[in-house]
Order: sequence, then C-alpha cells, then structure tokens
Amino acid sequence: MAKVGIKDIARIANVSLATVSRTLRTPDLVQEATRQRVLDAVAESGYKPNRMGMNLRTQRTGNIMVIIPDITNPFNADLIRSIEETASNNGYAVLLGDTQSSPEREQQYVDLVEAGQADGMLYFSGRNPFNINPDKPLLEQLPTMVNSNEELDLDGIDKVLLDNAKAASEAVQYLLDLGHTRIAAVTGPMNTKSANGRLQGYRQALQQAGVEIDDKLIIEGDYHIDAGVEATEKLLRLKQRPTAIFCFNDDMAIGAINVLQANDYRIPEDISVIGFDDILYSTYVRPALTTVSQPVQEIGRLCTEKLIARLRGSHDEPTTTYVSHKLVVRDSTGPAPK
Amino acid sequence: MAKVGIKDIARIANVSLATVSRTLRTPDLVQEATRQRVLDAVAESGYKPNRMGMNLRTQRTGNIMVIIPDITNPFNADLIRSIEETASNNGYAVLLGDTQSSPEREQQYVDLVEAGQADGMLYFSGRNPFNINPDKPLLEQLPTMVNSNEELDLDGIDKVLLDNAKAASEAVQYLLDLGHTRIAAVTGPMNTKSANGRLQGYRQALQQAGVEIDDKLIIEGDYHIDAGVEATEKLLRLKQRPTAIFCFNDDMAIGAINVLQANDYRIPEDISVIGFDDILYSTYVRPALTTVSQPVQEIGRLCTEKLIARLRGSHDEPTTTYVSHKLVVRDSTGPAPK
DNA sequence: TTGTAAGCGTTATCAA
DNA sequence: TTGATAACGCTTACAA
Repeated sequence: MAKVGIKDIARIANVSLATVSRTLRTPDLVQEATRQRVLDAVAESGYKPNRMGMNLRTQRTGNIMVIIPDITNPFNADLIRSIEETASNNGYAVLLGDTQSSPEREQQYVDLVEAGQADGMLYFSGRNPFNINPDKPLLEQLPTMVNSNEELDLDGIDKVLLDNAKAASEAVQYLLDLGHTRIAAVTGPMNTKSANGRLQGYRQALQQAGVEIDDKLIIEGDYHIDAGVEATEKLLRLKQRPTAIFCFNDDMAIGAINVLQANDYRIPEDISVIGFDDILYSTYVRPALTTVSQPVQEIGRLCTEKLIARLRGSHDEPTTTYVSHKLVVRDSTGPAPK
Repeated sequence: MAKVGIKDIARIANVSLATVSRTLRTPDLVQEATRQRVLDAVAESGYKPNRMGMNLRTQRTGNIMVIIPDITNPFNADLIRSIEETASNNGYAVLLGDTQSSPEREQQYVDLVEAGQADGMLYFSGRNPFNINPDKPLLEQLPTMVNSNEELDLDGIDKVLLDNAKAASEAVQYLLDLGHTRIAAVTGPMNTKSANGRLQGYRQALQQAGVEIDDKLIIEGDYHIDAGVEATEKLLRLKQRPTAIFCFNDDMAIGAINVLQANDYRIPEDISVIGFDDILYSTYVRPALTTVSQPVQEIGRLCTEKLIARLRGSHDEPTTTYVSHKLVVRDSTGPAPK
C-alpha cells in the first residue's frame, strides 16, 4: 500500500490540496457538501496528515522535551506521568531525555530542542547547558522552557520550586522535638541545589536549637538506594552513633532502614529514620517511612501548564512558583532513646 | 537574535547551500579548505540544522515511540530506561506514550507514529490498535514495530517475549515442593496475555501435582499495589486460608506483605508470598521478596535493537525472541505450616 | 569539487 | 467558497 497523501485525497474528492487541508484544519471555511466529500475520502482511505510536512510548515512539532536525571527514581517516574498526562490533554507528546545526570546527555537533548525537534522543554537539572552570549538579550537565546526540581542559575525563566531549606529544617525540628540531638544527614550529590538547600535547612535547625553540628554525621549520597546503604553502614561504625538519620530522599531512607534492620536495630526505638519525597513505596516499607512529602503531581502539572502557556504565545513576566511540602509522620520516627 | 539557518551559513562561508549540507553530512566530499570555512561559520554562529526541514526531506525523525501502560511501575520504568539508553546510543530519541491502559490513548499514540511523528514503535500492549484490511498484505499496513511484554495477536512482526506459563509454573512448583497445597493466585488483568499465561502455568503446576484447583483462591488483580492489598484482605477472610500467595507482579506482592503483617501474620512462617518481575524494591522489602526475575534490561535492549535494525532497512524474517526468567529465592517463602 | 534546482507534505496567502 | 502557488529548511540528483 503506497502511503496515501493529501494529493490522493484531493484527487478522490475532486478538490484542490488547499481544500483538503482546510477541511481538516478549518472546516468552517468549507462548504458542507465539499467538506463531506473530503471527509469521506479521508475516512475511506485512512489518510493521516504527515506530521513532518505539517511540522515544517507550521514550525511546531507538538513535542515537549523532558530532561530529567533518572526515570527509575519513583519520584521522577511520578513526575513524568503527571507531565505526560497534562501534555497529552493539551495535544502535546513527551520526548523523554533520561540523562543519568550526564552533562553530555543533557547537552545532547538540549541540542535537539534547539534544533526544533521539540517546541519547548522541561528542564530538571541545575546545570546550565547553554552557550550564552552576554551581549545579547538572554531570553532570545534560550529555548522555551520551564525549570524545576534543581534550580538553574538563570533569571527570567519560569520555574517551579520547593523550599528545600525550609522543608528540611522542619524535618530536623521534628526530630529535635522528639529529643534527638545526634541527627545524621545523608545528602544528595553536593553539586545539586536540592541537596545544598536541604543541608542548609538541616544546619539551620540544629544551630537554632543550639545543637553542635558534627561533620561526621553528614554523609554525601546520590539519591540512590545503595548510597543510603553505604552511608548507614558508615554511620553505624561511629563510636558516637546517631539516634536519627535524615535521608534527603526516600530511596536512600529505604536503604538505611534495610541496613539498620540487618544489624538488629529497632526502628524507631533505637534509631529513627526520615526520608524526603513521599514516594508510594514509603508507605509499604516496614516500618512505614516518615518523610517530607512533595506534591509531585502538582509539580508536573504546573511545569507543563506553564510551558504550554508560553508555547501558546504568552509573554507574561516569567514567574517562580513555590509548591508546598508537608511532613508526613509514619512509623519510622519516634522519641530519642534514653 | 534571528534564528540562523543554512542560508546564513552559506552566505558567511561564501558557498552554496549544498556545500554547507555536504560539509555536515558527508564531509569527505568537501575540500579541506572549504570544509573548514563552513565549519568555522557553523561554530561561530551556533548553527544547528533544523530538524523539521531535515525530517521532511529525509523522511525520518529519529524518534522511537514507546507505548506502555504505566511508567510508574518500576518494571516499566527500568524497561524505558534501558530502551532510552539503547536508543540514545544509536542516535534515536524516545517519544513516551504512557497509556494508563486506555485504548484511546494507545490509539492516539499509534496514530502519531502512523502520521510520521516517529520512525517506529515499541508496543507493550496486547490490544490490536490497527485497522487491518484483510485483502492487503499485513506487513505493508503496519508501522515498523516490535511487540513485547503483552503479546499481540499478529503474526509476522518482531516480538520479545517471556514464557509466562513456564515461569509461573516453576514458581508454583517451588511452593509445592515446600509442602504448600493451598496456593492463592493474585493475577493481573485477565484481558492481558501475561496474566493468562501465568494463570495457565499456575493451573498446570497444580494439576500435575494432583492438587485440586480452588477458584476461591484465584483473585483478579491489576498489577498495582492496591490490588495486592485488596486481594489479600479477601483471601484472609476465607474459612480455608491459603498458606502461600503467588502475586503476578512484585507491586501486588508488596501490597500483600503489607496486609499480612498488619494482621500479625508472620512471613513466611504462617504464609509465604512470591512475586513476579524482580523490581529493585523487592530486595528492600522486609522480608525480602522471593520472585520470578525478568531480564528487564535485556528486554529493553533487545526490543530497541530489533526495531533499529528494521529502521536501518533489515528485511530479515520477523522473529520472536524468548528471554529467560529465573526464580530468585529470598525470605518471603518457606515451608508450609504444619 | 561545487553549484543549481527539485522536492519532501503540508499550510497559508492571494486571487478568482 | 475554492484553487493556484509559494514557502517552510533541508538533502540530493544532476550538471558544471
């Protein structure tokens, strides 16, 4: 079957190319009878307008590029699902760029956007992938984009953010209120804004409570389960062990719980564990994980809506929207041991 | 900054459009000096060939559409990651179609492929989304595609499959060997091939062992955690409770474990639980989950490689590749209680 | 080795 | 209301 094109429809319906196109795009401009003839031909032949031709002519692809470090992290998977749903409801498809945090991969996907393979992008990384000419206006040099999760050091672009410092500080305050003073932190990669923000909140809360900060209790992780495992093993070897461990995401907290239980610690009686993100599995881990909840669904929706508004031509001043976190207390935290 | 195009480069380098294109696509055909002049102009101006023009002219987009029911299922997330990696290594980008098992969404994404927004697709659903004209050869009517996970009722297309019946039968046999006879099954949606195959294996193993099949012990799930929760609650209410529960995926097994523990059952002393997939979290659940492992990484790679081979023009006879499963015994299964 | 020009499949402008 | 035609940005056959 030779692929049927607009020319074939025009021939079958005995009209011009233009009329076929109009029937599909602006049916109101076509006479009822003509329109019906064209639609019949379309239905009969199964004609689908070729997107490459359409894209070139209209200068839009209907694609949104999502650039994100790791889709196997449940938080990111939830995020993408929300984005995909919002995009799909608005007639956009999602191009997925899983970068594994590699700058080269980030660059590669940004290039794709700049080459017009997508109309805009959601950028969940803090690394600046643009070659910016300081002599020219910034905005004209950037693709249409929204930044989230890891804040980008660029003004004048739309962002959706969480107050990481405040959220972390509340989590630590909650542990302090339970009587903990030796509180460990298993951070994310220290080249990310999220980890730095959360660490800052951790420090602030301790300082305000007059608790001395012990650098031995701060261990850099990478947001993967294994990092939680290794960090916790390290913490357990300390002469002065922590009574609580604040992991900067749930995956690492799950790793931490695992190590603690393998070494016969009771949670939370011996050691409390708290996570960040509130992924689905945090409810199903034993003990169920206390964690800082991020409104992942809302983040995905907001990002996508902001981007689509721009793609539809909005020239409003770019804004940063802060979404709100919530401490979800479950069973992995309790009073500090005597 | 007006977007710089091939014309601008041609003007700057003082060559024709064709030479610019050649420099970028087939540099060997261009004289050293000329080439350098063009490359300089490209570097200086930051020119990136417009993909829409390129796509239309070459009749390829470099996109692969992945149509999959639910990206938040860790098995699927792992799968997509593997696909994305393989695709990216071969110069393809991934268009993500998360369908939430909705036939309309499946159709919508298939339409996109047929309209040329992607060069081919990986189809992880068993529902046939094509309007096939029986008078014409099948293959000419289908987009370039590979089918996996849920087998499609179409001959003559490439597939990557697991022997679900055999895998399930082995899992049940393992439970039988442990002395269990009241073995429950929490299935996937019964309109999927995977659930039917696994159920068939379950039945076969029991029959071969001469164990009567009790339909009350077979409960339809949907591969989500909640379904595991509900099914298990139902099973616990039975007068004759099972001593083992075979969940057709890990998420449901995690739900099952949760309910059992909430009701003070010891796993595996009172009730054994076994899952399917071997997602990362199955290691970190307490007790660690015994499960049937699927080589998810390999599935993703094989699918993508098969598709790309086709896209590169292979006309080999379509094949079905079977990947091998493996029973991974952890701590959630043990001898049947006396 | 390079340039000219056709053409990929659409949409949109303009004229009829 | 419809048709003819140019144009979107690129690659490639053919000619020079």
